[in-house]
Amino acid sequence: MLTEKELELVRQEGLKVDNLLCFALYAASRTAVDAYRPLLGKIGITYPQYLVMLLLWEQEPRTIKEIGTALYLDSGTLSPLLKRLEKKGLINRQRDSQDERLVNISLTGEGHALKEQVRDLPETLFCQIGWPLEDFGSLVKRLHDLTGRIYAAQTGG
Amino acid sequence: MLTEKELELVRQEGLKVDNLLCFALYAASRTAVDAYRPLLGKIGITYPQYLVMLLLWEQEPRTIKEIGTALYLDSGTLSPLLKRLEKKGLINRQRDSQDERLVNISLTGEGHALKEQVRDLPETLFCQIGWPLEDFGSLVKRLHDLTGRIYAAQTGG
DNA sequence: TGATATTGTATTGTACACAATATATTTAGT
DNA sequence: ACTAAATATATTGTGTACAATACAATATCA
Repeated sequence: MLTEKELELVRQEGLKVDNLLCFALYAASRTAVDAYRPLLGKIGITYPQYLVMLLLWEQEPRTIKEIGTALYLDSGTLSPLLKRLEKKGLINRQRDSQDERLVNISLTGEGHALKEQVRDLPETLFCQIGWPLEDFGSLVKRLHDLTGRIYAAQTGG
Repeated sequence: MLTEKELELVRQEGLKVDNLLCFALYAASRTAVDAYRPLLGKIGITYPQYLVMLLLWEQEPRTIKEIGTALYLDSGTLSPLLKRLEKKGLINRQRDSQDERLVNISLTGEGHALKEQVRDLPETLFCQIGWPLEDFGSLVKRLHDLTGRIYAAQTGG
C-alpha cells in the first residue's frame, strides 16, 4: 500500500503532534465548537444539543437509536442529553407503543419555534470565518470520506 | 465577501447536519480517536494523554501553560489529566523555583520508555485506514489553516 | 411454543472539556 | 517599596463521551 520510502516518512514524522491528522481534526473540531458556543449560549443550548435539534427540524419523530446513528453517538451520551432537552421544554420523550424498547423523540411547540432563532446562524459563522465557499464543500466531502474510511477499517468492513 | 447567490445557498443548506463543516469535523475527530482507543488502551493511556506524552517526548520539561497552548486545552482540563499521568508514574510535576506560579512537567524513566511501545502506532493506523499519503499532508494543512482562521476570527484578529 | 440470540435503552463509572471563580505570584508603574 | 494589573494554577460545577453492564422486548429457529 505504501512504498518503503513513504513508510519511513510516516515513522519519522508520525510522532510529532503537528503532523498528526487526528490532532488536526481534534483541534479543529474543538475550535469550531468554540465558535458556536457564544451564539448557541444565547438560546441556551450546547453544540451536541444543537445537532440533535437540527435532525429533528429536518424530520420527526426519531428514535434515540436513529439519532445516535446519524450523529455517531451512543445511548450513554444521548440519554442524559435528551433528558436535558426535555427539561428545557424543547422535546418530548415517548415510548413507542408498537415496540416498547423504542423511545420516540419529537419537538414541542417551543422546540419548533427555536428554529427561527438559529436561521441565520450558519451564515453568521460562515462570514465570520471567511472561508472560501468552494473549499468549504470539498473539505466537508473529504472529512465525510475520511470518517467513513476509518469507521469501515474499524468494523473490518 | 459572498455573493447574494452564495449566501442564499448557505441559508438553504446550512441547517442540514450533513452540510455542516463543524459536524464533519466533530464526527471525524471522534471517529479518529476511536481508532486510537484500542491501541492506546493496551498501554493504559487515553488520546489526550497520548498528545501530552508526544509533546514531552519532543521536548521537556514544559509548563502546564505551554502544554495547554500547544494542544488548545486549558488548566481545567490539564490539571486533572496530568495528575492521572503522574499517578501512572509516567511524569513528574514540580513547581518552578524561579517562578512559583509555574508547574514543570517532566518525564519519568517509565515515561521515556513508553515511547518505544508506541513507535509504530502511527504507521499501524495509517495502513489501517489506507488514506493516500498526498491527501494526508494536504488535509492536515487545510485543517491547521482552518483552525487558525476560526481562532483568529474569535479573538478579533 | 420455548429457548436463544439480538436489539434498544438505561445506568454506572471514568475521563475529558470548558466556564466561572478563587488564590497566589510576579510584573509594572509610581 | 507599594499598589494595581497581569499571569498561572487550582477548584467547582455542568455537560458531554464512551466502556461496561443490566434489563426488557422482539425476533428467530428448532
